[in-house]
Amino acid sequence: MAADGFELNAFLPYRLNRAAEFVALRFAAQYKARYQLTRPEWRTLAALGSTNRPMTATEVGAHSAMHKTKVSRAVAALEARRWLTRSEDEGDRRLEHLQLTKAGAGAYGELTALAASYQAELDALIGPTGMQALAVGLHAVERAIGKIERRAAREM
Amino acid sequence: MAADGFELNAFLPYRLNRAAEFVALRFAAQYKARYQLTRPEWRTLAALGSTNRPMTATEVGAHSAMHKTKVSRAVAALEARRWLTRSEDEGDRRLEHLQLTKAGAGAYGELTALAASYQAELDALIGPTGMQALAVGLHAVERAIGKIERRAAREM
DNA sequence: GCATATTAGTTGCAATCGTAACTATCGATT
DNA sequence: AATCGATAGTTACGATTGCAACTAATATGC
Repeated sequence: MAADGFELNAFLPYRLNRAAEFVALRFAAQYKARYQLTRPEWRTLAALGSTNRPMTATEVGAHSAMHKTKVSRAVAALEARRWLTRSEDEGDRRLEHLQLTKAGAGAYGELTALAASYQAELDALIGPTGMQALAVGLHAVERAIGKIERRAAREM
Repeated sequence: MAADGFELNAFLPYRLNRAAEFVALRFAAQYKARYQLTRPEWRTLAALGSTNRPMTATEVGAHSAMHKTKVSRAVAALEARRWLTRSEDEGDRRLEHLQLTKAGAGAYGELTALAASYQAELDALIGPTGMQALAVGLHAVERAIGKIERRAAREM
């Protein structure tokens, strides 16, 4: 512990990042090997697959906390693979509604099977008590993020 | 929710990553603006500053979950800034013991002040109950990661 | 004690990323 | 309706990244 009493191991960004990185990398290795999907591509596919309605690129970005250029390139790649289609908004032609094709939805289904079994492994390792605490804690973080975002929006 | 019942919002890698990314990016904006530090550099500085003893590059990588090339380049940058020094191990000349200089330790001290105030902001937003749950949950994740690593080590 | 495998750390290179600038469109102001 | 500011999304380009190959040193097997 440093002289001033700061504890890095209790510092939220550092700790969260370490856990997230480790857990995400192990999963990424799986879909990368089987589907040659990059992380932004998986995250975009996941965002679109998880809701049944079409989303815009901006919504995908907000849902997955990805930068808009990342989303833009991931969308282009998924489109080239014919896993999603774009359709212009009638009222506002800046907007593109993104929607998974049948093939895209199929891929999402296969990937969620992988995801579910990975989640089961983690569940078993983390244990029900830890998992419950984590869920509560992450929920609190998500609420906090919401507050920060609303505050930022207000201050503009 | 998808037809097969998979809930992306409950999927740990996705959820953890979103929270970590958001929280880390806001902090990164601060040290980037004031010190022109990159994220790997801050993480390396933090790992070295948080323990008082010297560490090797590999230990830094393990501590912060960073790829070894990231660590290598961060170390070179911090050395150029004269924030750390390397010294060869006597017994094993492959190893380099990294240690913060006075200037490096001073910078770490200033950065932990920033970190502490950011942590206080997060604490206030997340609340004591949420924070407590998160701590327990993250601890469980860290134990799980430890298990996975030991299992992987055994299987080699 | 020599050959082979491992490990620590670095680097070349291709791929990925983020910033900033751009196009296109929309909304608001006058 | 002309202008100005804001927003959705794309792209050029310099910076960052990670993989794979490398160097140098140590450990292991025979």
